[in-house]
Amino acid sequence: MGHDRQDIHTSGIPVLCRSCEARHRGMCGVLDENELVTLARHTHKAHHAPGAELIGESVPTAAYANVMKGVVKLTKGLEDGRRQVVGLQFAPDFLGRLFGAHSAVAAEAASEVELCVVPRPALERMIAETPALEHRLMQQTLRELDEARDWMVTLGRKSAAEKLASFLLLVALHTDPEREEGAPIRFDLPLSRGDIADFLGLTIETVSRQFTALKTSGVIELTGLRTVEILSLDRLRARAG
Amino acid sequence: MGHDRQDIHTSGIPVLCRSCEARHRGMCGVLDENELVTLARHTHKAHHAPGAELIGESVPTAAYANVMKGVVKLTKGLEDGRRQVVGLQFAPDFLGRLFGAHSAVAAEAASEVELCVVPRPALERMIAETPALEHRLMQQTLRELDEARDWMVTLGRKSAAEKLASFLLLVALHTDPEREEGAPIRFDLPLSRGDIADFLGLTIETVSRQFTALKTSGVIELTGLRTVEILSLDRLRARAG
DNA sequence: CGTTTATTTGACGCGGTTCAATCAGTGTGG
DNA sequence: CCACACTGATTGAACCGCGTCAAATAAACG
Repeated sequence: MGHDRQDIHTSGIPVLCRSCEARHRGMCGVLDENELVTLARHTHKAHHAPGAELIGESVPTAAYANVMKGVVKLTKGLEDGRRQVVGLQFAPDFLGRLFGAHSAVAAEAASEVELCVVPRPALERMIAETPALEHRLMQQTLRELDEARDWMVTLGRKSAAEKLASFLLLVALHTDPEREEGAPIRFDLPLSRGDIADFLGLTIETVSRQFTALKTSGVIELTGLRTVEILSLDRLRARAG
Repeated sequence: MGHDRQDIHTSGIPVLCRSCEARHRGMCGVLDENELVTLARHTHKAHHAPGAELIGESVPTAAYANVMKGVVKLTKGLEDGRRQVVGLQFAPDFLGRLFGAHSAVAAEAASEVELCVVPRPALERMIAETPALEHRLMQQTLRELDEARDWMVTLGRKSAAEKLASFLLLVALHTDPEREEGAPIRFDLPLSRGDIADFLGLTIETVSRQFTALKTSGVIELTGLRTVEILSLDRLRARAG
């Protein structure tokens, strides 16, 4: 794990935080310089390869984290091996079940991931002392709840074709939030076919068939198994239900 | 709407709050006597019949509420009429999208419902002044997020039989949280077959068939269309996946 | 290269939807 | 009090979307 911390004695924004998205759009955005320095004394950067398990299902929460880079998938499993991906965390999303003894979900690196890890006591102390921080985390939690409920509609009421279209739109939005008008939309899928199936409540085979269906009808292009280009955003939206 | 408010000038717990579950297990549990009196000055009790729309989908949030009695269903709809129930709120759950301009879901009374309604500015003012209140609401929000993710597993990965068993367990737990060992479990369903179908991502017909399957195999008894008795909790659990 | 793993494609069957008819419960008016 | 309509639930039969099983292909890796 990255012990590349610098000495932080004087004021100024901590080195680790300089290029971190969480400082702008994430929870650290509500912290002033002093608070940032205080918190950064306890944090460290951690890098994980795809597939690495970050948090186990129903394991005591020892630390929280912010996603700095990459995508983390949150999953829940049934005893017999069936799995459901219940959320995707992009930078600068928060990781960990606040105030809970145990995590209700497992967290796994979907791509190469960089985390800013905060030990549980350090963050909870700062939350208790900084109402603005709890407020910010509340807003992020509410947004996650909205997203979860959106996805429940997809899982419960959409066809396989609509599910895949919805997924591609979701990833496209998170990957390239601000793109110039008319520019082609290209991105790498952060998930394997199997993970996508577990996210959509489908099988690998059905996901694959829907990919070829979208390809055949000229809505998307696949250059490499993981690289997608959206040829017609409108037609993709029309297929998302 | 119930204007049965008493004059509250001296200390003491407001009349409206005396028998309210929210004061014990809900958000009002963190308020002291003075705060309770202050908040109660702005609240009123509201009664709604089954089917009444409490909050429209993507309608500006004018007020929040606590469920005092009954069950409220949260739904999201697709343009073509498909609907998904994305949550059930029991007493003393909170109602309304905090800090959001619009509600992302519609809220509808599933049974006879009593609400304690708080105008938006009044509650947001008190939240800003009372960190403990925001903390409590945060915990309730986190629990709702856990429940939403649990249900995503049900929607995405379970069979129709498992879905209905999961639903019956969910309602049984919320209806009769503390029952004596070995007592028969009886309760009224707060939802019609159609609503259950929208909650489970199924059709009415499939829900009906699964009911008769559970009845035929002696796991449950149906006395009246809405009254359920669970004959074997263990066998029901085994069927919930 | 050969081996392994991920993805695609094909053939077939089943679970759940669809369409349609029947049944039960609830009013309503004669 | 009974016929009638109306709404919600159940039951039946046919269909089809997606899962299952199996094989082929393609990419990744030593």
